Amino acid sequence: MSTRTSWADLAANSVAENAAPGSSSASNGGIGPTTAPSRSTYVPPHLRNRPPVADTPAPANSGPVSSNDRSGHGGSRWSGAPRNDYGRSGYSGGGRGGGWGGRSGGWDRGRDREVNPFGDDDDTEQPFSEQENTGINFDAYEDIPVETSGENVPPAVNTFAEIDLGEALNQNIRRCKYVRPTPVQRHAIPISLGGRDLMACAQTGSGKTAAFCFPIISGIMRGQSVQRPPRGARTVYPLALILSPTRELSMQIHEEARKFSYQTGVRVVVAYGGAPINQQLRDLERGVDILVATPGRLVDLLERARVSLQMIRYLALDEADRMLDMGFEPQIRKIVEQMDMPPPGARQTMLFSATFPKEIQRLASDFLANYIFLAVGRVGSSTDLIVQRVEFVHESDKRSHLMDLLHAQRANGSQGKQALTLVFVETKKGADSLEHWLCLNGFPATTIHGDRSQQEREHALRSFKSGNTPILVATDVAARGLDIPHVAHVVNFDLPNDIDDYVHRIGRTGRAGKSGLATAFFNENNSSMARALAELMQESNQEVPAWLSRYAARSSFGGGRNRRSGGGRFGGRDFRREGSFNRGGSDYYSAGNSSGGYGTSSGGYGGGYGPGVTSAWD
DNA sequence: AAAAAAT
Repeated sequence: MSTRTSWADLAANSVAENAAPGSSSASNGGIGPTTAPSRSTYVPPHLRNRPPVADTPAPANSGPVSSNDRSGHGGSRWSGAPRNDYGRSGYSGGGRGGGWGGRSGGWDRGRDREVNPFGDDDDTEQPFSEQENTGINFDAYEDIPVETSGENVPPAVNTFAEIDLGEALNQNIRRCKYVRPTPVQRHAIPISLGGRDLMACAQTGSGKTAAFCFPIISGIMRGQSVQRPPRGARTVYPLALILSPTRELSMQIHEEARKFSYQTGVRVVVAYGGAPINQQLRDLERGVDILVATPGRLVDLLERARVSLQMIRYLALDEADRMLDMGFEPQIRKIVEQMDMPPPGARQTMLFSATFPKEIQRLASDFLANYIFLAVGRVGSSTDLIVQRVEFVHESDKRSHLMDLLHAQRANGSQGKQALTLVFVETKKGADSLEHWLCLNGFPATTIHGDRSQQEREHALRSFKSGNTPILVATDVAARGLDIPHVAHVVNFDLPNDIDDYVHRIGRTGRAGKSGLATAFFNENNSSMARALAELMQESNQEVPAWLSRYAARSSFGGGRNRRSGGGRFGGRDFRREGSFNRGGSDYYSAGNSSGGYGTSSGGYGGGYGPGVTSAWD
């Protein structure tokens, strides 16, 4: 096959790029070269509340935040004033002085002291203004197409500094080395800060987590001190709920949100299945402002009346289309519509995903009030940085073909450090058996899927991330949202049946401005995918093999249950505007803003996200 | 038909 050499080159390049020393990763908490060993002894005075507060005098620099407390010129506005007198009805009976051991979600149990999630203690970061002057002028680069619809869309911003997120949050943004907001952040954050509901589509790896976390954290910091709910029981009352479809993604969002909320007084707790519930209950008892959860465990907590949603002001669904598809919809409806959550309009709801089929948009609109639809990114832009290859491989040849790829990759690997390769298969059994076979053949592999214990899943992911086991065989449990730095190659050993799943899978590489490679094994069993796949590749300027085009022409429909009629990658357009003209792929963004009068495709970004900007990009 | 998500 003549594909071999070009593939190997791509892999090698991808390896080199991803393994480049000094390429940064914030996801492990390390944010710089040689960070000082973590000390956790310093307790900022304003950090945590003391029980039954009411009239505890606040430290001089951290009085309660009131709406006219914003001086508007940097400095001391927002002192990270904690507003913690809510959601903690179990507080006094709970954590203080208990001294339980074990993991504590970032808080030093018993002493109620926040662990620095950055693993440093140095506060010598530069102010935004200095950083901004040293960077590239992103605005000079190409425009990112943006479509918004809805009434009175707030204008986008260009810098974090011009958004009033609060000093404590700003400092965490600097610690994360986020220099400029990504396109989805530039648009989504002002919309959220404006109190509007939002349905947002943005390409994989473009910074969606921060886009919904920042406004939530900021809003909770600034919010009125909430009346403590009726005391009694051990029910807690979070102010924000973030739901995600997998446990690992919830963990990842929690880790990110903890960084963003460090020293803001805002507490983030995660709850998911497969892990002992008692630890999670104790975490909740110690106070929760933002609850990150998977649906099953949350329903359990709600039925036990350990969590009440009656104080929810913010609801965010990550991978929202997945959360509303057949498997999840009943649970989500129960949580959102049949418990004690305030109705749309009384809460702020934000839905995020890289894909958003219009049937799902229709379902989702039940949860929203007068919402703004936002689609960010050129058609196919998520995959611009990802080189996509499709190879025709018969079922019986898949293993040996994979072996060939891995051998070539190993031969081209840089300095013994093998690139990370993520291999997607269709079934859990298939994952186990492929992992076994790879190991037998001298390729250190591990696997993650829903039949493994949570411990095994987490171990596999850690082992893969660390490079210890540079091959991870996965089912779709790993398809969405997971931010794994240095994944150079995604192999679709089995293609999914849905083009949206393909989009999410390949989005595990090519993140945060890095390039990546995605190889798919196609055979006659995948003919229903041919058309959608060929269209997607064409839209993202990939070379479409002639044989695939022939397959595509032959099979007139298909492309997955979610296939939308005609074009519309990455969420397509606002379904509220369907029925009008504009069909077909290339006019996807031609309609522009339907109302509001703000030019939408104005802000340039482009040129990548700059060094050090990483982590939790979905 | 498959995967995910509570015990």
